[in-house]
Order: sequence, then C-alpha cells, then structure tokens
Amino acid sequence: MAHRQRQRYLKVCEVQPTHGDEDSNEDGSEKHHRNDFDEHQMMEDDPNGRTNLIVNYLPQCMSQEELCSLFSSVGEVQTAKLIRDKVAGNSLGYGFVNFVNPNDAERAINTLNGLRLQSKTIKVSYARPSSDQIKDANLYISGLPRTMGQQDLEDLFSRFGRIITSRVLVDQASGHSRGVAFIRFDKRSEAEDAIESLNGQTPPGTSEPITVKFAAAPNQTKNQMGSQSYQSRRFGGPVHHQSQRFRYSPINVGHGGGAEGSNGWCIFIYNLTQDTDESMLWQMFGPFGAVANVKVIRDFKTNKCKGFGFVTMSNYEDAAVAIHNLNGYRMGDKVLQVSFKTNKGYN
DNA sequence: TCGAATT
Repeated sequence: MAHRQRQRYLKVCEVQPTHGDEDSNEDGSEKHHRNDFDEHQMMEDDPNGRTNLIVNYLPQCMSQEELCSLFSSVGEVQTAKLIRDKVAGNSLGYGFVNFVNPNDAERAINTLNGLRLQSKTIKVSYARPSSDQIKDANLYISGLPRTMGQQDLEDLFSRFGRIITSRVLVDQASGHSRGVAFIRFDKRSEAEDAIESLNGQTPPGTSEPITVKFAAAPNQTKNQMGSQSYQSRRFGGPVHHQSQRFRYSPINVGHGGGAEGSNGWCIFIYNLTQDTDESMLWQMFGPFGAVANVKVIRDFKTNKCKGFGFVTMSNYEDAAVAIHNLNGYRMGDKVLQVSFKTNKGYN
C-alpha cells in the first residue's frame, strides 16, 4: 500500500513539469505568474474549500518532485511548484502545493507543518490568493533590544495591519536574540505605514532607535569556501619574528559577538579588490599560522567587496608576522594595507 | 580606509 501510494505520487509528480500549471494563463506571456495557480480560488472566503498551500523553509536541495512526493503522501496533489530564482535557478526555499481535495489540504497542514527536513523546519499554511498587494510586504527590522521577543515585536507592529509572519533571529550558539527580525504584513501598504511610523523610532521602554525597512529580496546562495581559482601560493610563510611594539592596542577578540572559533587577534586589511573572497584571505594568512576567522566586507546590494576585510588569527605572534609580511603587498594594482584592527569610531 | 546581522 505504501507501494501503491508511491506509484500514485510518482505519477503525479512526473506529469508535473518544471513550469507547473502555468498553462492556465492563456496568453502565456505574463511576466510573473509565480504563485498563481490559485487563480481559481473560488472558495476564497470559505476556509473549508481551500486547497492551495504555501510551504516555507524548504531545504535548499529539495526539488519540486520531492516536494510533490512529500505532499502526495497525504492526498492527491493537483500541482506542486517550487519557486526558484528566475536567473540562477536555485530554490528560493518555498513552494506551493495545490491539492485536489480541501480536506487533504487541511490534513497536510496538520501533519506536515513543523516537519523537520534536513536542518529546516518547514511551514505549511494556506496560501493567500496571489495579488500585487501582498508582494513586497516584508520588513527587515534591526537594532531591536535583545529582550524583545516575537510577541513583543508583534505587539509593536500589529497596529499597522495583519501580520502574516514574524520572526526574531537568534544566535545559534547562545540562543539570544540578535536584535534583528522580519515581519511580513498582509499588504505592502501596511508595511509602508510601519516603516513610516517606526523607522528610526525608539520603541517605548527601550533606549535605542530601531531600523525598519523593506527586506532585501532573497539572495542567491553565498559561496562557502571559495574556489581555489585564486593564485596558489604567492605569499611567503613566516619569515622572522618581530618584537611586539605597536602604536595602539591590537584587538583581542574575546568571545561574544563573533562566530564560533573566532577568538584571537583581529587584523584589518584595506585596499582589497572588488572580487576578493574569503578563500583569498584564508590563503593569504593561512601560511602564517592558525586563522580563526576571515571576513570580507561586502556591499549588500552588489555583493562585491567594499575594499576591506578582517582576519582573526589565534596567536599574537603569527598575526604580527603576517602583518609584517603582508602589509604593502601588491595585489593587482592595489597595495594592501595590513594592520591590527583599531576601534575607529569607538575611541 | 576599521564589521553588522536577510527567516
């Protein structure tokens, strides 16, 4: 019977081509029929008649076929569509599943919402009918007090409209709030109102102003450990030791704030080229000793290096030697400036 | 020219 069920969804899933059911669009040349196989949401007002679900927080690697298979275990799926980046083609981590029968849709919510898949916990809920109004209604909020939880957040924002989702980001290790959150409103106009009223404001009972802005569009996947395409070994290893004399105190990163394993001595690198990536920093500094962390500072929009970065080395001596050897290093037509990080702006 | 958070 499991076998029979598998056959059933395999059949469904094979019939479902990459382009889903967009054939329902007669002119076929619309630019954005993303979410719109709920176009016949005739029972929009009747929750008992709804069949179309939105599935969020899917694992990156999950295909449309797998999405379909998963939901076919509940009942007959009419269409399943995984939303992908239009240009890169990678999954955006959500999709739509339209059931034939409303009761199956409801059961899917009850049985699959909250399911753990890979490192994700998927969310299954009814999809709202597609419309322009509901697009771009997602806000990114930063500068929140760490004491503010999801409920406090919603209390602060709910007067602007119907909140579809909200989330306070937490540090994986400590479990503490990162002071950053998302709120998706039902309508873009509601989100605009919230920005208008709350951006730059200091919420009652708190001391710092918050930033409220539209969230950036989901970005493409970032490269983890970069390609080895970079010049292989142009940096000498440790050459000699140097007595420790410095004009200012090097930053010894204790803990808190940074990623795991990033304790050590923080080095500032300036004049990096736009295409610098993390692997270059690893390769540059690796030969001098243990590198705990590297960071290329990028423009959020273009994702290009803004010309500087940081490297944390575990041992002071290694850091000093690396600085001595790499400062003044010529990279392309740039001359790198390498030094211990200062606390510009804070002292 | 000395970090900022994107479910």
